[in-house]
Amino acid sequence: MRIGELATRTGVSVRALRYYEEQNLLASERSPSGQRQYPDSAVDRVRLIQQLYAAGLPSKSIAELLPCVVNGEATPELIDRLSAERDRIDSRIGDLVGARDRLGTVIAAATANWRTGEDCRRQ
Amino acid sequence: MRIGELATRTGVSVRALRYYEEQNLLASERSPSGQRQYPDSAVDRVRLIQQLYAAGLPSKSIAELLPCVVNGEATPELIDRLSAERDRIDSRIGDLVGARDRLGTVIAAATANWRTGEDCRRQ
DNA sequence: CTTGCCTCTGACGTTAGCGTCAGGTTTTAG
DNA sequence: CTAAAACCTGACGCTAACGTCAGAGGCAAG
Repeated sequence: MRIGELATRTGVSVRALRYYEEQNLLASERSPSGQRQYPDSAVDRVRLIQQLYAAGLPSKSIAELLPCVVNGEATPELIDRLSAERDRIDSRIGDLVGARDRLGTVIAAATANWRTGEDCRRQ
Repeated sequence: MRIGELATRTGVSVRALRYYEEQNLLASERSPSGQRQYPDSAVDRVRLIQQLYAAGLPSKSIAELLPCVVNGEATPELIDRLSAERDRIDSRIGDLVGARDRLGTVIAAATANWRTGEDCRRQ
């Protein structure tokens, strides 16, 4: 398929797909005229890239880890990198849970105050 | 205290603290000569700001929500905003958990292959 | 008084992940 | 065959949260 179809099928912009290629995250064949050609598997690949981006990994890390994630091509060093990233994600999750709980208690308190008609600034 | 002490006590750079003031996240008194003066409570305030930044909130949202979080100053609209942010954090957590689990399975598989001496690229 | 560290206000630099033209070719629909 | 739609390669723009000078004043110690 060509780049436009891949874009609509993944929900990612054409510009982003070209950017992924620039970052060596996504390869493409070229037609004789120079247009990019992707196999169907590219859809999953793009979704995986998106997932790793969503996890906060920068392009460079994704580029290093993708061969391992996709092909199972793993050296001990790569496994260490993967573990390190997973741990970072874990600690990020911890941060987020903390923030969420904080907001949660604030919301509960504010809602209670509001419902009982108390002065919102008292506390 | 002055800005340098606040910086060392919070682990945040002086530049960042001035930036927070610029974004209306952190107020300061001024000495006659123009130097910033902070109360002890500023330490907690800065930590709270950091926590919200860590949760992925941009300055503008933090500025809107801080009065509510700190003073309990809540209108129904603010409570809605808080809930919306909490929900966004929740969905971010979901993304992160998904990515972490994905890495987890990859790590497990790669480690197994590596221990059994299998060709890492076979799969 | 002066040395040295802290602080001040601009203001430009940086990084990432794209958005958005510009100007030109290619493919497709009628 | 032609016009519209899709694609190409640069290349500049943008936002956020600061980093990093530059140039100048402020403050405690000897």
